[in-house]
Amino acid sequence: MKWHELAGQECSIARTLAVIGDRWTLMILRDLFLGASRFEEIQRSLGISRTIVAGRLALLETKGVVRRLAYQQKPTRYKYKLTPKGIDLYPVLMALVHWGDQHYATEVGPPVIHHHQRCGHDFSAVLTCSECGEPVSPYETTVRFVTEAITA
Amino acid sequence: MKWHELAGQECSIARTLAVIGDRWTLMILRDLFLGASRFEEIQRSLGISRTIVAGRLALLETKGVVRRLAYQQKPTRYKYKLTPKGIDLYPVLMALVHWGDQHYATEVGPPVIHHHQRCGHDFSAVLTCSECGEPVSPYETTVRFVTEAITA
DNA sequence: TTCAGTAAGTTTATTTAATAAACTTATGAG
DNA sequence: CTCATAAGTTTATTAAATAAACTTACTGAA
Repeated sequence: MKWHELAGQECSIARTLAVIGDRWTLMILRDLFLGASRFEEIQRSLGISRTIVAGRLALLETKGVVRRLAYQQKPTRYKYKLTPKGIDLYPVLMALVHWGDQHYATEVGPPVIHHHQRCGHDFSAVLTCSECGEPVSPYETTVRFVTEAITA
Repeated sequence: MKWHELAGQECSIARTLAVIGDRWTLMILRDLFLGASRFEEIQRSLGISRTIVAGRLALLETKGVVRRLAYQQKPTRYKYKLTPKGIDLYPVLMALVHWGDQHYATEVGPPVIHHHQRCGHDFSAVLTCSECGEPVSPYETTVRFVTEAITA
């Protein structure tokens, strides 16, 4: 199987990774969530090849994760903004942050503090059940495969 | 910046991606969460090069995400099992599942149903605040950078 | 007692992707 | 005019991914 074939798999993880599952896309998305929007800003922040930045942003645009908007004319220049679909990736990013905080924080603590304005506290991401609201652990869940109709 | 340099960044997303942020590692982890444990099982399931499977499992082992265990002697054969650190990646996987379900489910619904045995319902992953327990959206959070001591 | 099969890899040669560095286009400032 | 900026693209090189064959160590059947 090749990477782009993941999109055709009957698995939501595979379908998601077909869009964001490569080495740099999630780092680009991190920058976008932190407020970056211009090509140069992202490229300088990551210190990666311009080719990669251009390629990944183009893919994210075709997948509807980011939108390319002209922010000036003469010459026309573009910035990138997360779409609602892109903003839906927030839990993915926060789950990654939390795992990094859990396992790679130093004595000084995690490198970035997340503040929940609504409740007024610094927080970390907790995965909970949409039905009962309680935290979920993999030990108390099961999976069931939905066999889709075979389109012969 | 090259991929392996992400580990040295002062960012939990970067540090996490230095371990799991490449094209196939998360698919391998998916299989491990679904109960796969043997090399052949993973390789056949994904249909990718054996070289990649071997390389990724070796990296995950050195990072403490999986443990390699002999399950028989004569000849000695090994299986792979998630460590507690690996199981901590469950929220990451579930966040990926949820995004895929949100944006790529068909009329038949999502391809895999997750069941919460504790409450007895099928569920989806919800990101909540560790402090107030409420769902968190990126619109109601702020970030603060912790500047670490410069080790000259 | 050689042959087929299984499992977990490794090796090799080829194809594909990532990289750095230079180039392009359009413009305003000095 | 020349420099600087921004958003890319092009080109040549380096690194990674791939498929296919090979290796090791055994079991069970012909």
